[in-house]
Amino acid sequence: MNPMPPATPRRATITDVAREAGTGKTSISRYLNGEMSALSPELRARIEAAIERLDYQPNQMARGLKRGRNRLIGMLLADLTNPYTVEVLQGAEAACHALGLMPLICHAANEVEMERRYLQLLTTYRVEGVIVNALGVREETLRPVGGGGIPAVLVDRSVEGLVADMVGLDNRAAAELGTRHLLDNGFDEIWFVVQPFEQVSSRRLREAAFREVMSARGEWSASAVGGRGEGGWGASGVSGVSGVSGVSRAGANGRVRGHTLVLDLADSAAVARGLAELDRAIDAAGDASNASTNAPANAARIALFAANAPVALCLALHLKARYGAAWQSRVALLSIDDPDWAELTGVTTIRQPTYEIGYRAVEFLHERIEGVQTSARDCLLPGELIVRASTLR
Amino acid sequence: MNPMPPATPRRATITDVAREAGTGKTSISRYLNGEMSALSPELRARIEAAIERLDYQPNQMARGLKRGRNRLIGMLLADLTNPYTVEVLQGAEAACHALGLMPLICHAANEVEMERRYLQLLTTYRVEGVIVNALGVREETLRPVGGGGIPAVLVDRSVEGLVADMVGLDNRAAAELGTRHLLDNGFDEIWFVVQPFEQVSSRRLREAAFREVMSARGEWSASAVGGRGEGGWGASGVSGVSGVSGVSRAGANGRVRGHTLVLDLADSAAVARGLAELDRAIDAAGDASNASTNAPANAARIALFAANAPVALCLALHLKARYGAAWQSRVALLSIDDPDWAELTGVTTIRQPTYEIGYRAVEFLHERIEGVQTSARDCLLPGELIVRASTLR
DNA sequence: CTGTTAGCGCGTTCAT
DNA sequence: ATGAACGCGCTAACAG
Repeated sequence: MNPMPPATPRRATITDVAREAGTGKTSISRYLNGEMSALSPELRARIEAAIERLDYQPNQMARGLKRGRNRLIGMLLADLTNPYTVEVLQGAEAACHALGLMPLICHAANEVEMERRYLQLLTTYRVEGVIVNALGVREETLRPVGGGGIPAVLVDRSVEGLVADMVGLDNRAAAELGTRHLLDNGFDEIWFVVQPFEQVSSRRLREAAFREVMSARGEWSASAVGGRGEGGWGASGVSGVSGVSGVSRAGANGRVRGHTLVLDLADSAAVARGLAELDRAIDAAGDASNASTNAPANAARIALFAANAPVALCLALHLKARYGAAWQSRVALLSIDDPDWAELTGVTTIRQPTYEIGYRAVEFLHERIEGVQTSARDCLLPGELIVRASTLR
Repeated sequence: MNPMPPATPRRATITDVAREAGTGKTSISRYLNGEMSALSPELRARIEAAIERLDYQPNQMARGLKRGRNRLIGMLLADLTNPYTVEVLQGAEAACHALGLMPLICHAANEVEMERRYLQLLTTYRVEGVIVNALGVREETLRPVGGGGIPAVLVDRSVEGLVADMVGLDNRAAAELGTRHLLDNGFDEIWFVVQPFEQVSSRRLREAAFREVMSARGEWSASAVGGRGEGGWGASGVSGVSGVSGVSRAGANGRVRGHTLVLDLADSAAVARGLAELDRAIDAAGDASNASTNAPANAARIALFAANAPVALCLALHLKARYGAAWQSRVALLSIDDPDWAELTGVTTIRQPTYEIGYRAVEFLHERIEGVQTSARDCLLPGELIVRASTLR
């Protein structure tokens, strides 16, 4: 109808409302901030009407500029593709909702450069705090955050040299839980498969716990391949083969063997090498099994322990491609994280309390924003073992 | 060390930089906006040094307040749990990156109230535009958006009474593609399973296309159950059973039958009823098969066509629970959307060009923000059929 | 080339 | 109970 409707009808400002209500800006401001006690009922009514008529909505930006707080918090997420992340997000959103915060979600998509860029951007928008589920970030990248800078709380992983609250899974307990489950169910060869963990504390802790349990019950060794040379064992001084003190109530010869295999999902060639090594182990176990004439009781029983869902998916896809739909009869799979498809395929998992992790993270952050000064806290939540067919035989 | 470090060390402002560099604010502003040609090399150097020394970062809020544009766009997402959404998001983020936009991601978590709240919030933060992957929103909820309000582009679904650009799958073509695939592979009983579609245009289109193809080739009927009475066929005047003109090159008796089953995933009781109906059909088909002494050539062949991934997952989980790991030998499954687990379980899918959808949506929005005035555009992208074992027998 | 001035939309004294 | 004036951090005219 209108020959030339304005591109953007310019939203009403507080001044417009004041004029419309025949009063000053101050009164409008008071009304907006709920200082009703300082307004005559008559004026209040006029203001209400004016706001309604103009469809006025206060400008958060201007408001934040003045007050110094804009109720914005940043959420830096390493990988939204990981169901874990989305679940944590749900908890965090609920908490934000309850606390009157507005989350600015940033998805680094597993790229360190993105991470850096977003962090910088968040800082630029003057978020009041930030929740970080980081990649292998270190010092420089998040200098503006934590300690002296803007309040931060870490999710799932801690970052070297950064003091800040952290909330996540009790990785040690979870990895022990999984390892013991496999051991107790008679698997005598267990492969712990994990992405390069040098940089990521949660992976490191999971691997260490696995290694320790295996070392105590039998023997453990690192896999031959290891990504681009930055696989795992750094300056931690881990010897190739650990003590052989194992007592286990299962296995062809009463001894259990543990291996750690590093799989760099970002490097397909490395993945192929790692999977090939795995295949050899599985084939060997299968041969041993066949040799004893279908006597599973005495066969080598091999299990895979995936450090998280992306790794588990990678493994499952490969195994299915190689051994067909019945791959689970050849090898058991246990994963930390509990994605959709675990129930569908009967894979045993350790479910993280993701929702609570997100919720608590925001609560912590909120406290920091409000000025709580206690030293850095860690909140470790327990995982829940969900036993499915894969590890029961 | 410091007895009382300031809670927030107050970031440097443009004024601080000016003082530090011994010059006026304007020159700093010019420097920030790249108007280098108007600065003496000497001054520029001083500014650079001052900025570095103070670790200065311009305040986007203040900047936006002045300019009237803050480079923020809103992304209203119905369900981040759906892999589709995350994939679209990736494309959108890439486009934002390229266009210098900052996406404010809002997750409605399938709650209409959340959706309303976030839309209001976005408006309050003066986002320059918004990308909407809405629930069953109508008129009032997003009045501020589109048409006269702030620029908007719809993703996946159009909204009643809202004129705006839209980008999404070519639903009609995709549903036809899937239906024909099933028909061509000899399935003579096909169930199209979909969430309540009255409100959601994409679901409506998919169902309609399915129904039309089935009607043309055989017969079609609605399922008996239908959620809370708001299932599907509203005022569209669809008769229970359509024409029986079918010619098909398959089936026990050369005739194909199509059914539409509405599954309201939010209502577990309704889901149970719907699945029960499905079970009866599958059992019936199975009996017919057994009667003819393991002669699959002459058996009733039944297939499920899921309208999207959440529905497919629901179906797969149920079937696995009811028929065990070998459920796929009893019934075929085809789904629009291509989640992780499809490859893992061998389910046939129609993959949407999700990344491109997200990318294009942001491009459209950017054009609108820059003032493009053409009438509402629709961008329909084709789906890709990925044939897997499930529908090949 | 450079600095001065005047707001952007709002909250906050401080008067009245 | 109410309003005028100032400033938040920054940009956009205007002068010099």
